[in-house]
Amino acid sequence: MHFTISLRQKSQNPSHCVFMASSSSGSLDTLSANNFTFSAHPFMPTSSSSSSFTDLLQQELNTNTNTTRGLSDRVAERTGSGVPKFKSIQPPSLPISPPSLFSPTSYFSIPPGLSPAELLDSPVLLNVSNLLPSPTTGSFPPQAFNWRNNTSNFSQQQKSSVKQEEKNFSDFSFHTQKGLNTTSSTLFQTQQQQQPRSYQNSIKQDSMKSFSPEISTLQTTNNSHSNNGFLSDYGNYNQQTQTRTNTIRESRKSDDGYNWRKYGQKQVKGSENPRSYYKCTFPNCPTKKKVERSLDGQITEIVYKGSHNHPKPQSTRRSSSSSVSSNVIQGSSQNTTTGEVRDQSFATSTHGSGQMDSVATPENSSISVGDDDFDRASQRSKSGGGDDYDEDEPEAKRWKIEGENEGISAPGNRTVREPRVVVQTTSDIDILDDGYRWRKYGQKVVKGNPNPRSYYKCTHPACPVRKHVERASHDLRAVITTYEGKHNHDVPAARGSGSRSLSLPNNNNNNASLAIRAPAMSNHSNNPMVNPLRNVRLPSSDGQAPFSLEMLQSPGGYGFSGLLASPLGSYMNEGNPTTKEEPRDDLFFESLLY
DNA sequence: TTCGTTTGACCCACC
DNA sequence: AGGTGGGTCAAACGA
Repeated sequence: MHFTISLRQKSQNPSHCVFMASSSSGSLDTLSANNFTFSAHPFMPTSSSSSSFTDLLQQELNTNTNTTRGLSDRVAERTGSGVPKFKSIQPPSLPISPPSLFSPTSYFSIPPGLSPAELLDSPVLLNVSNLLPSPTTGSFPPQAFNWRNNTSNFSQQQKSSVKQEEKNFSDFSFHTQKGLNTTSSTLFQTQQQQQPRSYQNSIKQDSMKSFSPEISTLQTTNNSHSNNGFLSDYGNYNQQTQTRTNTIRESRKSDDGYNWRKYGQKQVKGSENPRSYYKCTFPNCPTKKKVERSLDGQITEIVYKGSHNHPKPQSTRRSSSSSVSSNVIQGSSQNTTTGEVRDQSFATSTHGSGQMDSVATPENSSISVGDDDFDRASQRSKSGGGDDYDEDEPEAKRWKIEGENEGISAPGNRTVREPRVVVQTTSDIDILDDGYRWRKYGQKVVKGNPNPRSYYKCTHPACPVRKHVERASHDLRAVITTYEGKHNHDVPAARGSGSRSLSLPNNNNNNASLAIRAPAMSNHSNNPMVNPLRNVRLPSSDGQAPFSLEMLQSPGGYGFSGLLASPLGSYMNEGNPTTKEEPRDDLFFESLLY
């Protein structure tokens, strides 16, 4: 089975976001206008509105021949309200249409009759549930809620003081997050369509069990220049938002609802980004987290450790955050994170971590549950269930291993924090962590790539699986992970609830798989859009199919199409035999489906 | 005065 | 045993 999906921006006009999909055995014809719905994901409760954005578009097309009225106006008329109604739309079903319906060249774009502005005015753009607070700041990016805002607003916002921004977080002013929303929703749907079963199941399952995960890694990495394949013209927007985001001061309260105290900061080797260390301020709470930020302040990675042994502190902010996250399925990371992530559209959120707002908290890096659930889960995990840590293992060691395993971010990665709006998908988080535990055993520079390659072994007894990680020589923002060998054991339980959904990696089989983590967008990027899949690390089921999601964003690549079509040569010709194998898209796609 | 951040020093695991 | 590097401590500082 061959399946490719690509998202690319045809122009700077958000409405021209192109969604391409093809499949030898199936296609997603649902990716039509639905991709522009900014609709809530399926896990989100829907509001009163039963009409889809697609419907609205259609109506718009039917009636918009001569009128210049905005869509929002008409919607307002229909809804009887003069103000935008932020409704969530039930995502479309996931029909699989015949391949013929989907040609690689087909794409959806907003008809001439509709202006982007109208779309942006659409009351159905954003569901508040998608808005997640920053994992580290705990605040909601103001711009994330403003539909109408344009870049000028960003400029103004950039000038606003930090305090003002902090004040704003609770106001829920609806600022525009153009590309972001568009992209995230699109991506979310895409992924959702591709992996409806496993994804939802995983979420469901995970939500039923302890969220003890102790550690979750969030990388809000936005591939800036790789955008090509994705959306390229959101550069301005991103830069603006990034800049603005930088001004947002990290607050003690993270979006995960807990209070954190910074107790250290360090410059780690191999990364230009400083790493900050935080402890939960609750007495005797062992939870910690590491936050890595790019030089410009963007969060590039968040790693949680330990479980909270207490409920979330009460606060008005929290309630906001909770309401948002409780029904959100994040997928990315910030996202993580996020952003982090923010862009991470596919995410199952955690209570907002990621920026990534959708940042994954330790309890549920890949799942979003209500606070109560979350807290209960946390308690459960504390009580022992679900914690897959080896309690005997020195804390420092555990931390290190996990961090290394999950958190590799290329220098210059930029995590777009504002994207909190974007639902962070589990995929990002899950995928970041392949579910196994690794121990670093070496590092060296290999021929063809000036960047050091970190070597890891699976910590499971007698398991021969190894993997190594390195930054792509041609793009430091991209991280290549190569798996070798087959795991002779199952994925450790409860290691980050997310790993089950998408990271089917290695279980059973990889002889070699390759994943590239495309980091955050760079400052120079014109393509700030984040690909929710970018961080996906999906070792093939049989290990013979290395593939890189990075290709989705790599220049010259067109999303999945580019990815799958690409021989990955640039990554494979680095003298590493394992990475020279041809990618197996079928496996890739299967991984998405399951 | 309290609380949080900064930052250099120290600890410790690993090679 | 020494070097390296990540993690933590804690005094100083600031809001």
